[in-house]
Order: sequence, then structure tokens, then C-alpha cells
Amino acid sequence: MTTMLDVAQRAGVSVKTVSRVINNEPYVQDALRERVKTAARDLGYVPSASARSLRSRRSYQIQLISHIMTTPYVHAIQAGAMQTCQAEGYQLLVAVLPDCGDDPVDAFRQRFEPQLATKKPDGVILVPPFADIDGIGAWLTQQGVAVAKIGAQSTLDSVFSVRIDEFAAARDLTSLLVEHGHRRIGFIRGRENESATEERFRGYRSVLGDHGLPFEEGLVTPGTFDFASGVEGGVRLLDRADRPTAVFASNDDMAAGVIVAGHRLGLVAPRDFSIVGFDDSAIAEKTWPALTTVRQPVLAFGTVATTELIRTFEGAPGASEPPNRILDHCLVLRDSVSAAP
Amino acid sequence: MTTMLDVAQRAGVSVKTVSRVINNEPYVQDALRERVKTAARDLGYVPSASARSLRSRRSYQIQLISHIMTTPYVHAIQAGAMQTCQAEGYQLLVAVLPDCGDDPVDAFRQRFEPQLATKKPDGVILVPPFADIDGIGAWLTQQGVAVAKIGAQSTLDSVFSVRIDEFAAARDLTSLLVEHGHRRIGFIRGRENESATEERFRGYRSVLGDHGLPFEEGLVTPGTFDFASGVEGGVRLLDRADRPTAVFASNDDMAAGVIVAGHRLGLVAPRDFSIVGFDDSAIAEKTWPALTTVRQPVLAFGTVATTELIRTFEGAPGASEPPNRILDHCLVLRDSVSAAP
DNA sequence: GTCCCGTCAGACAACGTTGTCATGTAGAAG
DNA sequence: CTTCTACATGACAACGTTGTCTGACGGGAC
Repeated sequence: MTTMLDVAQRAGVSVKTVSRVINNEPYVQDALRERVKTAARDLGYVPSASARSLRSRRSYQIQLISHIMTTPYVHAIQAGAMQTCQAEGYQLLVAVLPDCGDDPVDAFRQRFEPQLATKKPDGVILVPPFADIDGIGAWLTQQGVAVAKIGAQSTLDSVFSVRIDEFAAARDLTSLLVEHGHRRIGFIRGRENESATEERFRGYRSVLGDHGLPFEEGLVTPGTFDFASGVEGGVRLLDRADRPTAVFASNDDMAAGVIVAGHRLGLVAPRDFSIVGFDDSAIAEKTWPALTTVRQPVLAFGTVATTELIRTFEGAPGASEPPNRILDHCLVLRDSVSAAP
Repeated sequence: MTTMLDVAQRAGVSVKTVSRVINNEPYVQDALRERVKTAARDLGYVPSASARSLRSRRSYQIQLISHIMTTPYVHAIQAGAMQTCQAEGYQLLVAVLPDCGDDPVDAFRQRFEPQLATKKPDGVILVPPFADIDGIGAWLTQQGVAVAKIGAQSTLDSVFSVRIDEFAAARDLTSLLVEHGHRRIGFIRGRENESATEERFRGYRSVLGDHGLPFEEGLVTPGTFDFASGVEGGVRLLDRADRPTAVFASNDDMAAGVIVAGHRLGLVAPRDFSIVGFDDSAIAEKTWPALTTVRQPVLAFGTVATTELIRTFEGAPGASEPPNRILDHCLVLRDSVSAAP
């Protein structure tokens, strides 16, 4: 293994100078800088992460924390984060913390306090539902870890966030249904206590209001963002005489569930009912009919959050970016919506 | 931050003794051992990963390497690996290397050689298609990294592997179709140069042979394990007068594609054709009809591989386990198979 | 010519742990 | 009673890097 000492000897300088060059510190003459760089390249020198982080108290690691790893949403974020991490020379760590129970902040601390002592990541990326709990972001910041939230607005100045305008996106989908003549539209909610759930519901109600359509409590049913809850919700909404002509499911997995629920009841989409999802996750184009939905730039969430984190602790020289960033969503028209009867 | 020195002072011993206790080394009296443990607990001591790995040249990291992170198969493995990592105090790192090109071994080296210099993971988990390339496993072993392969047999004594009996599983599925009276069964292959592709195909042919059914070249069509290739393959097989009465897709994503292909041609499964998948991935129960398939214990692949890796470099005291481990698969009967017309 | 300041480079210590070696003790074997 | 061995503990150095401090040099202001 080649160390800084080897490079230093080859370049005829001290180790400290090599260190300065490697870390792009000032006060090294250009000629020397070049000589060191050449020597390092010749020897194939790569700094030791352990030594580095032992001495400098930085870990060059970014951690993605989620309550579950097996959902396409988290997956895509991970892919984006990893892309940026690899490009910037950081390591991506993943961690899950399922079932937070009553006191998620405390559960979170219990789980991660020891880990912070062993090795503190330079930054943490939080996704829903953790992103929605302010206490978690606050605690991490206080522990000296940079935080980026995905999919939820940040109330803290120190915490960066990236998301889409969920309200507007939900409006787009609902408007599409209304434009197709649907006047009674069922709605399946997401997990409770998440901003996405509320925002999407708000968007739905607001479009109904704009068009003077009545809001019917009975057309709204709970869900948990997963397939099974979509099937259940779909059955609740469709298995009755006065069933709605369209259903807005708060994400694609649940929308896929509604399609299956329909089949169980002998109803085929989009002939017998229209259905829209949300997220444009992988399943959206694998169902029949393929789902009309809203695309979230999930991969970009990952890259933007990671880039922003790195910018933070590399000592951002430029202007301080606004801590809340909103990316564009886009309506994806497929085959699950048809004109109302 | 509390260090070993703090613990040592509180327990009235030397740092070395604390180190011995923390690492479960011998030659410490039980009484002392207890005193040190208590002191450590009282102070909430957690060893510093950086210092540890700098000195001991172990990283306490396990890396999962795949060509893509966004498939349910890899996802489940990751979940399993993470579970074990968290329990054993290891960190799970993830890395992707897409598009290996002509010389995958070289591409692999190019990508990971620098990383090994910075920080060498204690072990690496390889999934297909990397698991199928012997040169990669050999290179990593030679670099001093423990290797576990998933889903492919290991030819090296030093490399552990875990998988199911793909041949037997494919036989189970094919037999099921034959028992339902199907005599002309289409087959969609997986990515080429992967053992899973060959084994599944072999299983299919072998059952045909057992039952004296003719093997028709025209009923076999290529695929790449992804949804789109399933749609294409499905169209090729089903869009003709002499179409098969059943299709064996080499995984669930492609099977879902065949269902969609059928819809495009006005054919509905399982009324007009039967279809089976492979893997029992998430999509298998989200299609209509839900897919009859074979369940691979993918999560267990992750936990077993990780456990085995850790056992390796923690200096396995017990007998040396056989390096190839085969887990049980199971046939999952759902709704996509019906009796042949 | 003197003083000061900005630039540039190196010597040295420190980060928190583990490997190596030396030393001490107690019991068994001779 | 001595010698040997196995067990127990500690002192010290080392891992590879970066932070701190010190010093040399050159140029501009007085």
C-alpha cells in the first residue's frame, strides 16, 4: 500500500505538503503542486479513508435512512444518491428502522446514538415518514450531522429539503378526471401523519371545489401506500351500487391494488371505472391497463439531496441556497382513464 | 466523546485490557472483564470505527455489488444483508457498476481498485451477473477480500455461494404446466451467460423429455429478465395461429410482460393461455391474474451470505462449512395457470 | 536599512485503537 | 525447592493522515 510518505519522498517534499495538495489547500506553489500530483498519480496513491476520518473527524459517508428499503420510491432515491456519492468520492450507507411505535424520535435516537459514536456520517438523507418528523431532523442537526429531507417541507433553516409540489400534482390528476367527465371520484388516502397524504388529499378536494362538485365523505377511504391496502380500499369503494366512476389512489401500488379489486368484482378498468396513481413507480407501466399517474423525479431527489449535503460540509463558498427546493413533476398519461359513462 | 482511556481509568485498568474485553479476547479474568464491561456501559462507550480499522486493517464493512439496484431481486438481498449487518455491528455499503462491456473483469477492476486502496471492505456480496463471472471472484479473493456469491455456483474453494436448485425449481414449474394438460409450452429465456438462464431452460427441456413431448425450437424466445423484454417475447410467442397454450417466463417481470402482451392481442390469462414466472418478486401478486411462480428465499440469500462472510473473517472456529449452500425453493400457486383447452 | 506582512514549506504531535513484547503470578511437574 | 508452563496484565509503538506551530523567504512601506 502506498502512503503519503511514499508520494512525499518521490516528489521530494514533506508529507504535509502532499496532504495540502490532496486536499486542495492553498499555500503551495503551482510547480510543486504539479510535481506532487504527478508523483501521486505515478504511484497510484489513494488516501486511506480510516486515517483520514480518524484525524479529521469527517467520515466521507452519507447515510440514507428509511423505514423500509423495499419500495420503489426509496429504491430510486438510493440509486440517485449512490450515483452522486460515487462521483464525489463518498460512500453511501443504508440503514432501516422499521416500526417506530409511539415515539419515533426516541426510537430513532435509540437506534442511531451508538452509531454516531462509532462513526458519524457527514450527512443523512431522510425520506418519509422520517422526513415528516421535525424532531428527528432537529436531533441530527444538533448532533452535528447535516440533514437533507426528501418529500417533505423543512421547517428548520439548517435542514435542506427537496420535493415536488404535491398539492399541484394532485390537482393535475384530479382535473384530468374531471375533464373526462367524472363527477364522483373516490379517493384512497396514504399513511397518516405524512405531509404527502394531506397535500394530495388537499389537491383533490380543491379541484372538486373549483368545479362546484360536492365532496362526499363516503368516497374517501384510508390506505397505507401499499398494494394490499389498495385492494381493500378498492373493494370498499367499488363494491356498491353507487360506486364512483373514477378512483384517485394516493400512489401507484395502491392503484394497482384497485385494478385487482375491480377484477375480483368483475369490473375492468378503464371500461367500468377510471383509476389514477401517483409516483410513476415501476409498477405503473406493468399493470393492465397501464396507469395514468404523476411522475416524481425520484432519482433526481437522490442526486440533488446528496449534492446539496456535500456542498454543505465542503464549506459552500457561494450564496446560501434556499433550503427548500421544489422540482418539477409531470403528468404521465397512459391507459387507465377513460371518459365517464 | 468517550474513548478507551476513559473506560480504562474508570475501571482502573490499562487501555489494552479494555481493548481485550471489547474484542472478546482471552486472558482477562472474569471479575475484571465484568468491571470493564460495566464501566463501558456506564460511560456509553462505543469504539471508534476509524481508529479500529486504521490499526487493525479491518473495515467492518460489507459491500453489496450489483449491476443495478432497482430490481426487486437485488433489493430483497440488500434487505437481508442489512438485517444481518445491523445485528452484527457491520456497515452495509452498496455499489453499482452498470454496463460492463466486453471485458467485465477489467471493468470491475477499474472501478474497484482505487476503492480497495481507500478502504477495503471485509467482504463482498456478488449477485448475478457478476456472480457468474469467475474472474471477479478470483480477483477479489486475491486482493484479500472475502467473497460470497448469490444465485450462482462457486467454482473456487475460497468463495462461498448460496442459491436454490434452479434446475429442480424449473422442473417443478414445467411439471405443473404439463400436469394441467399443456403440451406446447413457450419459453422466454433470461439474460445470456448467466447460469440461472441455462439452469431454468435445462429444467424446462428435461421435463418435456420425461413426458415424451417434442422440443420445438420455435417456442423458445430470448429475453433479458426485464418487463419490456417479456412483452416482446410474449408478442412473439402469442401472436400467431399455432400459439402455445402456456408460457414459462424465466422471471416474474417478464411474466407480467407476457400478460400485458396478451391483453394487447386480445388474449386474457389464464383463459386463453397459462403463464408462470420465477422468483416470486413483488410484482407476482400485483398482476391480474396473480402469478403462479417459484419462490426464491431471496431475503435469506442476503442474511446467509452476510452471516457466512462474517463467520469467515471472525476466524470461524467450527468445521469448515461446504462452500456451496443450497436453500429450499417453493412452488407458489396463484391464478395464472389453468387446464389446457 | 528596518520593519512588517503575506506566502510557502516543514517538523511535530495528535486522533483512538490494536499488535508486540515484556513482565508478573500461580500452579504443576520434576 | 527449583523449573517450567499457562495465564494475566500493562507499557509502548504503530497505523496514515491532518491540525498547529514555527520558521524562511521576498517584497512593499516607512
